[in-house]
Amino acid sequence: MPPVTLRDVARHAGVSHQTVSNVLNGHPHVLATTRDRVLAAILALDYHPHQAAKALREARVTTLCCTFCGHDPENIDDPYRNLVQSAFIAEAQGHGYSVTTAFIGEDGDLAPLRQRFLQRQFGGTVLVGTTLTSAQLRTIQGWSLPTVLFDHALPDTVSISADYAAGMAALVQRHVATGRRHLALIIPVADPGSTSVERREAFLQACAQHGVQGRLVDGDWSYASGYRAMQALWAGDHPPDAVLGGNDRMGTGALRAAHDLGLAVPADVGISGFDDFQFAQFTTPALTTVRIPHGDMARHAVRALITVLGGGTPPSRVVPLSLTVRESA
Amino acid sequence: MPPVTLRDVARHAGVSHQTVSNVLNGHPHVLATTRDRVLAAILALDYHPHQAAKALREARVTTLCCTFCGHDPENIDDPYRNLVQSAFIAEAQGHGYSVTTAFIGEDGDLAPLRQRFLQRQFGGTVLVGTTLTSAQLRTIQGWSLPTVLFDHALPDTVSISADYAAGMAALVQRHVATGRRHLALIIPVADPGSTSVERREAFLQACAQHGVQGRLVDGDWSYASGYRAMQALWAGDHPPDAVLGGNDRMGTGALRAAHDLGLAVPADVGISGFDDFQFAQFTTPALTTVRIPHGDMARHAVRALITVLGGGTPPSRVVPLSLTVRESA
DNA sequence: CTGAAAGCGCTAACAG
DNA sequence: CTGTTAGCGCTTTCAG
Repeated sequence: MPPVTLRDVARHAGVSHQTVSNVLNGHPHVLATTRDRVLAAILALDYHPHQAAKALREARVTTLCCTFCGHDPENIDDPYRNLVQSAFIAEAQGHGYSVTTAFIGEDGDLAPLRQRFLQRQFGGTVLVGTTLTSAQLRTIQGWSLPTVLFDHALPDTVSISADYAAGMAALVQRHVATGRRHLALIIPVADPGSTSVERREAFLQACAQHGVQGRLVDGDWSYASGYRAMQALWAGDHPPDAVLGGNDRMGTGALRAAHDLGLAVPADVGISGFDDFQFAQFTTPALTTVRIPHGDMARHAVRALITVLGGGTPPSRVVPLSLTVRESA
Repeated sequence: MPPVTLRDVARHAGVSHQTVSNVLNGHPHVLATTRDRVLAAILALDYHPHQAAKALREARVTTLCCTFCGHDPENIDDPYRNLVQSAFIAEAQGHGYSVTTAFIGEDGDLAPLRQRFLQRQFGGTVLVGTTLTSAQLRTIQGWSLPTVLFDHALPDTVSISADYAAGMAALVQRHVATGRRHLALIIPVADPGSTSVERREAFLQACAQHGVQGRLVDGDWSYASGYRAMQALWAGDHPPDAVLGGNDRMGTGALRAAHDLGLAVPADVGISGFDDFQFAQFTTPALTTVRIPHGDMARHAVRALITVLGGGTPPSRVVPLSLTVRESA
């Protein structure tokens, strides 16, 4: 049997197909009795409006794109995307939008995203991730694609970010308070992505303020890079007495390297992460870290994007971060 | 400026709009010179076909749904979804399909999924997850929604699964070979989801074959449940000498509990996982586990779904699993 | 307050 | 090989 259309409903209810449309879209001037008859027919026939037809006629698209930027999609081996995306989808559905997901790589091929937008596969996007270059961003803005930035905070954009500087300051404070005097931060050192920059600068500044040594070691957010960074540090002449992973994965890699180096944590060296994913509670020792409320941020981002689509300009937002002290530092 | 349509291209190229359509859809009978002119116009005007219009006319939808079943979406704190979904999206895009993501909870509210399907928001779905009930599945099949099962293997369905029985047998074999005689498997004990059943039964059978004791302890796939299960085991009278986590998270939770219990791993007790996510390499000690090729499975599932959409009946598939021996067992 | 007409952008069917 | 005609399912005019 062919799918039921609006005209079928109209016929069943004994009204014109227009009236059905009016009922569906909550137009004011419909007799209550007529409306009830139409509603009954809709239920009876199990009618569902055809999205594509509606979108075509209304020249508007009710799909939002959640775009993850800059990383090898298969290599984000932590729950970051899970958390961001599930909150994103739940929030979007609550507002009547559906969600599609896209990836843009570090190589920066934006063509597929552009094409999908121009084909009207989605109406706007949240750009998620720490490694979107400003050149890429400018390109995207040139398409007049409604955009909200997630985990970036750049001028002249709508963005949802976290107070990485404050989080990092709290962490440095904690290490200093537990007697550390020589800290090392594992972080992508050449990465211009704004959260890296923010963490690096806040780290160096906090170290300076406390009058302790602070140095940067390269990492690429992976467990393995945290492990390697730790080894490199101890292969050098003046190993630090505290190592800060730029995220929980690198912190965990460093933890494991400390074990292999015969170092006791936190006795010999303090180690911390950044994210507070569940696994940070189950490492040995459990990871001291900074909690990032990814889900809340994602929900904010969706609401902001919907506002942008409606022609508004929502305020950018910076959520506060809190330190979670466990065993490792 | 209004978006450029097919008629604009036609005008620019000096042909009828139909000819443009023919060129776009690769219809055979178009003069090469005409085609080139049309192609040039498309490029010049930066034309992109309107998806919704195309879908409406062709009565076919080029969106696939990736449905995750049965878990609290925000609580899958491992990279399972990352891995499945990124491979899924990459494969789908390679075939010209876009992807939308849905969740269905354990409470079993299928209405939103059904509504989205009836509104033609997607053409078919892969059902991902271990806790879809067969009642839910039958309901979904009743909608004549083209469906492929992922991580299930039920009769009369197209499914992509893994050889969990063989993987579990290899793991038990390994524990027995390292001298263990009393094994415990942490797994949702009452879960009727087929991969749980498969793992449980294969475990019990392998233990029987080797003539060793095998028992089941309840867990819910989370780190915390692995931790609790381990504690419960050692609170009892006859603790085992090997503990098998039903997944890597529960294995990791058990590892941490062993540490807190003052147990040396693997000297006092062997511990293993199941998945082989990256973090299994960085626990202390590193987790012996069974590698599941989630990405490959996801790619198979997409191809199978596209075949189903085309009216075919692809064969179900069971991928082989391999043991990864590390330090913990 | 309800019905008839028009058309969103596209493609299938036919005629030229 | 190319152009014309029709209509997918819906909503926005505008008369009745």
